[in-house]
Amino acid sequence: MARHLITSALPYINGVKHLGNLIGSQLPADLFARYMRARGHEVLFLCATDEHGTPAEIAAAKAGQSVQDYCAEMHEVQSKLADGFRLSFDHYGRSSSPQNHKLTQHFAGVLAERGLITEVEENMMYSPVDGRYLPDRYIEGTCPNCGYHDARGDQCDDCGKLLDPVDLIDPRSTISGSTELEMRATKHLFLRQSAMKDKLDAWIDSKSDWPVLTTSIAKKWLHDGDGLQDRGITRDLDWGVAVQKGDDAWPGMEGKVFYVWFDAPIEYIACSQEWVEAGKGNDWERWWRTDKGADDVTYTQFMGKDNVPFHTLSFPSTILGSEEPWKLVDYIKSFNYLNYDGGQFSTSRGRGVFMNQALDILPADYWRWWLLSHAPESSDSEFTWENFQGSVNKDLADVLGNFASRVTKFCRSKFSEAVPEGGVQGERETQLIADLTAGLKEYEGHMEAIEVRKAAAALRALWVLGNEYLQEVAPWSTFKTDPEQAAMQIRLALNMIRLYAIISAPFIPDASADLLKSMRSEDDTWPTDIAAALATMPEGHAFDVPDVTFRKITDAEREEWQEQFAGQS
RNA sequence: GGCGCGGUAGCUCAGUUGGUUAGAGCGAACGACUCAUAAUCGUUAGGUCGGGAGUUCAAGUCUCCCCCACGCCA
Repeated sequence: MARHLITSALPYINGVKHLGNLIGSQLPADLFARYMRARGHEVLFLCATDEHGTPAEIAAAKAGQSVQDYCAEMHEVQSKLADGFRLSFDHYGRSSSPQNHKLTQHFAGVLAERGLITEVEENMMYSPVDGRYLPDRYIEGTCPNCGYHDARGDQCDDCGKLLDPVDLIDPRSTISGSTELEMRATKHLFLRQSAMKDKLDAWIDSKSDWPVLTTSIAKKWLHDGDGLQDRGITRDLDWGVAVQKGDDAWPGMEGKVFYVWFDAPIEYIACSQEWVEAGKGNDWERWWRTDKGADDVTYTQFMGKDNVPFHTLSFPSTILGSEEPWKLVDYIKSFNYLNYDGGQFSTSRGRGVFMNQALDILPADYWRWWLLSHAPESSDSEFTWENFQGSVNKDLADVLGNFASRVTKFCRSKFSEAVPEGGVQGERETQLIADLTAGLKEYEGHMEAIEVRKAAAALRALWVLGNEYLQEVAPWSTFKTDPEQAAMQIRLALNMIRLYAIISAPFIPDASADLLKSMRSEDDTWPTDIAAALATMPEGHAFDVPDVTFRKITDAEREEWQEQFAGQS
């Protein structure tokens, strides 16, 4: 038995996430966590909402709420949706937790002691009306280059020229619309990532088994141009972790907070403290401190490609730079983007399917199966309703669902609602067991390597073996001449339903649980000996004929949904 | 403009360190079967592996140039 620490990138707090966000980290992380648990390993699977920063403040203001109330409410919303998709986090934390505040301040203090933090004076645009400094993207004005009226502080959308907020003519705050803006000098802290460059470089180079997507992004940031740059880790905001050196004040940094990218990954650790605090566990250090038992932990992170630089460089800078015995990530699984029907998902235009909407129209398993079996691993991939309908109907309804249906209904009509007696296995059954054994081994190999699409394909191939077998031995024919032989065949097939329920659970947990319940089996032990697993339900064991496990998506529904989620252009 | 990931059968994708007739699933066609959610199983369908040049006894698989899509950055 091994110990696996698994984290998913933290979804940002402002609003419901879409299916692309879901398949980009949380869902594959859940697949891996469920598989590892099923194999008997000890797993700690953590995720949290990323709550600090300007976008949260603005979203709260728009909603007419305090940022604290807004975040608390949105955390509840996201947490319920996570439950809806059966994401099996051991704890779903919050980056705004007291634990994270304290730990973030701790790391900042230690990094400062190690000489890895510098203070830099900058000029920034201040808005007295808003009572705050404005980041570039919250300033608009007339482009000095082309005269475009709604140029942003960092770039003009019209002529494409890069701008500095000071250059804008008649700059205004996009928050209040105020034009009374002024430049003020303000001090900020920078993390000296450049000092960590060689260490990080060597570390990345040692990870030859990581996905190319992960290492190529990391190397690009390390070597491009002047190499890895220092990063500002503070902001002039109210909402966030107050800048302190551990428990002590940081002279000159009063009223400032740490920038989100600095505190968000630290929440991975703080989340485990929240997990203990919530009474779900009793020792977080044995997962995170290599001097306190975490040296035998395998730590795997899941994330979308946009998060790779933070996880390969920034967060490791914090960990390595502290020179404290924190557990460093062992494997980073990153994903490309999921597009929606020929374009991108768009929150502002209501384009694409969002997590809440998805659950409104179909159960979680339907989405889990499609998303995981089409995970954007090697390149961006695309959601289309035709493809979704095809996969659900064929894979889930026809291949797996119908298998359970045909076997149980045949048994009920020819024998009874109990595992029938008699008959002896022959060569064909030996072959089936050999095929299932080989197929299961392949499936397990892909799951352990986190090859999500390949694992899905291997699982589906296992389902097909059942249909193949039935078609070939044709118990409906055998029954006419040799009922005992037919009984043996059906007994095997009934046990296969149970087998499928167990091995499919990481992908489709609800349907798996339903099938297991129909088989009236409590034992969901992962099969290591197929022959033995297929004898688990003995002769005479009663079962129930399951309801339709997966229904089909009709053409009418597909067209309706296609229309409904197209968004405004 | 720079960089990154891609461009393989109608569709979605596999293709280890270069090596015999380039694979899978879906869709399509045909056949078998009739237990089942009009489900299943089998067979077939022949894509100059984006284009060009090169290295090699041998390239989808390495090098160079170009084209296309997407993304990131400046």
